Amino acid sequence: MGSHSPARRLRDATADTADDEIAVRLRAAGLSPTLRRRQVLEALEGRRRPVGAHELYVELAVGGDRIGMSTVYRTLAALTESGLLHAFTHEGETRYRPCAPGLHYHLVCRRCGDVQEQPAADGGSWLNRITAETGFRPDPPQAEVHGVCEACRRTDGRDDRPVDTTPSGAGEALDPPEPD
Amino acid sequence: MGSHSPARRLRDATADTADDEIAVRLRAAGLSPTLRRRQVLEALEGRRRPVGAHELYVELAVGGDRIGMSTVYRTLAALTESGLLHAFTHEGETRYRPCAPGLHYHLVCRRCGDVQEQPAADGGSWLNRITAETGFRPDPPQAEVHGVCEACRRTDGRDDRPVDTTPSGAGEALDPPEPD
DNA sequence: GGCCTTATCGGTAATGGTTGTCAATATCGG
DNA sequence: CCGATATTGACAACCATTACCGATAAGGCC
Repeated sequence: MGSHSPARRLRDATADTADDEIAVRLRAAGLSPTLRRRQVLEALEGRRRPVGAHELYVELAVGGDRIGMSTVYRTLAALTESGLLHAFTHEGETRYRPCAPGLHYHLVCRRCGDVQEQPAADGGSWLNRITAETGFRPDPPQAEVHGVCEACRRTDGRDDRPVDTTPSGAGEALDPPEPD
Repeated sequence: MGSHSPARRLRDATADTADDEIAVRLRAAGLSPTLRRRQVLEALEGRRRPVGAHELYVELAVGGDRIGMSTVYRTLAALTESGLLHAFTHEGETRYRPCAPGLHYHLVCRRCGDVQEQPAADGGSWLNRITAETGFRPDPPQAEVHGVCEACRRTDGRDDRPVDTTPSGAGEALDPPEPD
């Protein structure tokens, strides 16, 4: 059976329980660093575009790995549950992205489905206020802002949805810093 | 508020194209105030728990309206597209809630699926900064924060997911209101 | 090393939410 | 009243996701 797939390195690593960075992250998240989890996590690492389960499945299959669809879903769910991935829904399917640790927000484009990670410039005071006032406990990396990314705005040249920036009583909101 | 059956009132209203509040809102959103749209919007009005399409369908059917499943989905999509409803995914199905105008955030509990609308205490400066820095254009009422609501925290007594509030380089997270 | 217990994995068959199709119906302008 | 257009409803796919279950691998123990 000897073709050398991208999984080869990981297989060898498994043999001697090497603690490469992927394995360390898995252990830190409370997951045993199995071959499949390593492969899935590594496949998503350093990737810009979020991927759906089926797309990932095909990609791994083309790469020579005989991984099952169930395993892909199970693994993605486990990694998401452990905070290593960020999952969101776009166009009817769940898409996954590696999720950096620490406080940040996710800007999800409803057009192209792309996600930007935005550092919390205010140090999280906004989330802090929510916790204090409502008792709601946010998953900080899970805060999502839906909208349209700059690339899609340029492509289309317009928004198909009006943006209401008039708080009922909170005064002015988004004054456009650079009106076009 | 109503002393007649909702559907009945709407049927009569349709007959003489009355401009009740529901109809006004629909027109303002660019939708013709058809019977089905009125019924769906009114069924969601003043409701605390978000509902899925099927649940709404059954509810309307029990109320005596012979509405089709397709129409329910189409109408919910149209109302959401127009900003009158807020849609999000919980436990595999899309749920809908009336969405107040103006700037606010949605606190979505991943346990029970309930949503709280949180006014933007900072007047939207946070969203404003995002627009300025990234070119991303948020749909203000669509900002979602995922987490666990207070009721669920009390019920379970614990969180099943650790909350990482340590920004990679931003020092402490949930304490200092650190404006730039 | 073998043995047992547990966790993980793969293939396949449902499950079920959602969308497409298309004819019937209502609405609107003339 | 008539034709054009928009909306609706019943039904049939569609397809992402999950359930099931036997097979396989991993880890602890003697």
